[in-house]
Amino acid sequence: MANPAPRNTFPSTSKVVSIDSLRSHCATCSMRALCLPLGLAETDLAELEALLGNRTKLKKGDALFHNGAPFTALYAVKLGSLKTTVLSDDGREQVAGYHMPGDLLGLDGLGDDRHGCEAIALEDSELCVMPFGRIEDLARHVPALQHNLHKFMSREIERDHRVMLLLGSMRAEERLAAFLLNLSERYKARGYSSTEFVLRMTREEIGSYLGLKLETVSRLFSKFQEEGLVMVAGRSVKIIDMPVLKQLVGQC
Amino acid sequence: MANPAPRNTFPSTSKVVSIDSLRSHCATCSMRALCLPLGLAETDLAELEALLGNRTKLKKGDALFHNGAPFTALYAVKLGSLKTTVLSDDGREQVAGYHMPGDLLGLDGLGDDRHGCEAIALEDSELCVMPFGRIEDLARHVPALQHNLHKFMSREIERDHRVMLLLGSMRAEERLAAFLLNLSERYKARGYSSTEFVLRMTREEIGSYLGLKLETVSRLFSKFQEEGLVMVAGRSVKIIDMPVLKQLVGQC
DNA sequence: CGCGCCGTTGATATTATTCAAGACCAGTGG
DNA sequence: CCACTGGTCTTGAATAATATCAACGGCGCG
Repeated sequence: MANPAPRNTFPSTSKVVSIDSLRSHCATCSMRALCLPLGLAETDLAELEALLGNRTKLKKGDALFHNGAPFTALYAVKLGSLKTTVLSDDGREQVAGYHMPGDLLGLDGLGDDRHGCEAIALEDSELCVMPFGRIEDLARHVPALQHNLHKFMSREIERDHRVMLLLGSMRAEERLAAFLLNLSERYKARGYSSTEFVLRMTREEIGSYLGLKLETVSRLFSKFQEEGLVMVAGRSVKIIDMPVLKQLVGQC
Repeated sequence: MANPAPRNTFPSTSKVVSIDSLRSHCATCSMRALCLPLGLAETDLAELEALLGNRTKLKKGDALFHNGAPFTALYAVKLGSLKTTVLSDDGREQVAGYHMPGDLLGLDGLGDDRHGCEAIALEDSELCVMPFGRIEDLARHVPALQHNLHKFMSREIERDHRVMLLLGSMRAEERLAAFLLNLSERYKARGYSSTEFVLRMTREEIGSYLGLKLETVSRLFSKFQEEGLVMVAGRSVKIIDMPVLKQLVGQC
C-alpha cells in the first residue's frame, strides 16, 4: 500500500490549507447544485463561504477521520472519492458508503460527538471543511441552510434504508446490479458518463459494501460480462445493457 | 386480521384528539429523558409543548403514515410500538425498524417531503404529533432543540449503519442474538426488564428485519433454547445466558 | 526483476432457503 | 360447548446460493 499509515486524522488542526487563494468558492464550485448551499441567497452564501474558508487535501489511503475521533465538522467532497467503513464489536469492518464530489460526510458523528465510522480516501481527494458548530449557528439565521442540512441528513437515512433493503432482501446478482446502477446515476448527476466509469474500490471493498465475498463479486462481474450486460476490465466498467440491468433490480 | 385496512393515514387531519386535557405534557412524560425535549430549559419546553398539543392513537395494524405520503410532521412514540417498512422497486417489503416509546419516527421523510417508508402499529399505540415546520421554526430560536433534533437524526444514521453491519457481515445466529440484545438494552433504558419481554412482531417480521426467512428465525429460537441461552414460548422471551449471547455478537 | 496486492477461476463445504406437513392458539359461529 | 378457521409457529428433508479453500496469472511499484 502506498500509504500504510493514515497521514491526516484531524484536518482542521494539522494540514489545512488556509491560504486565501485556496478559499472555497461555493458560488463557482461545480458541485454547488448537489451540495449544502443549494438554493441559498447570495448574501447567505457569502456567510456560509466565510465559515468554510478551509479545504483539506487527502492522498489515496489517507483517513479524513477515524472511528471514535471527536466530531468537529462536516465535510463536503470537492474532488476525488472516499469510502466510509463501520466497525462491529468483534472487529469486523464493513464499507458503509462510497462518496463522490458533492456528497457530505460526517453526518453520523454528531449524535454523540464522535465519528461512528472511518472515512478513507480512495484516491487523491479534496474536501471542504465545515465546522459544525458554526454551521448550526448560521443555520439558525438562514432557514434555507437549516432546511438543506435537514434534507441532507434525511436523505442519508433514506439512502441507508435502501442499502438495508439491498442487504436484507436481494440476491448477490441483484446487489451488484443495484450497485452499478447507483454509481451510474450518481456519475450522471455529476455530469460524467453514466455508462462508462472506473471503479475506485477493490473487489473486496465492493463485496464488503454489498455483503458479499470478493470472489463472489469477481464471479458476478465475469457472469455479467458473459451475458453481455457489461464490459469489465479490472476496474473499468462499461454498461452495455442498461435495461436488463434495471430489470435485475426490479426497476421496470 | 383485526384491522384489515389502515384506519388512520393522516392523523393530523383525521382522528386527532385535541381536547385540552389530552395535551401532551413533556414535563411529566415518562419518556422525556429519551425524547426530543431532553435538556431543554423550562421556558423552551413550554414553547415546544405549545406546538405539539396533539396526540394520535393507533390501533394494532393501523398505519401512522404510508410510503410516499406527504411529510408534515415527526412523531414521538408515547405508548405501544410500531414497525417501519421500506419497499423495493420490485415490490419487496422489508422491516427497517422497530420503534418503542421515546423513539422518533418520520425522520426519513423530510429529504423530499414524502415519507420513504410505512409505519404500522404493532399494538395499540399513542404518539405525539410534531408538525415539522413549526419544529424547524422553534429550533431556530432554541439552540438546544436544534441540537437535539440533529442528534436524533444522526443517531438514526448510526443505528442504520449498525443494521447494515448486521445484515452484511453477520451470520443468522449472530443476527438474532444482536436483535435480542438490542431489544434488551432498549427495554432496560425504558425501565422495563432487560431479560424478560414480549416480542411484538411475528417471526416473519423479525426475519424481514434481519434479512432471514421466518423458518430460519424459528429454528434459531429453538436452537437458542436448546443451548440454554433463552427460554421462548411463542412471543415471550426470557434471556437466560446474557454473556454467551453477547459473545455471539462479539461483545466481549 | 521480484514482491505484494489484486483479480480470476475451480472444487468443495457450509449456510440458509424452499417446500411441505402438521401443531398450536385465539377467535367465531353453530 | 365444541368444531372450525385462519394465522402463526415448528420441524424435517431437499435444494440452492454463497462462502471457503486453493491455485495461479497479472499488474504496478519499489
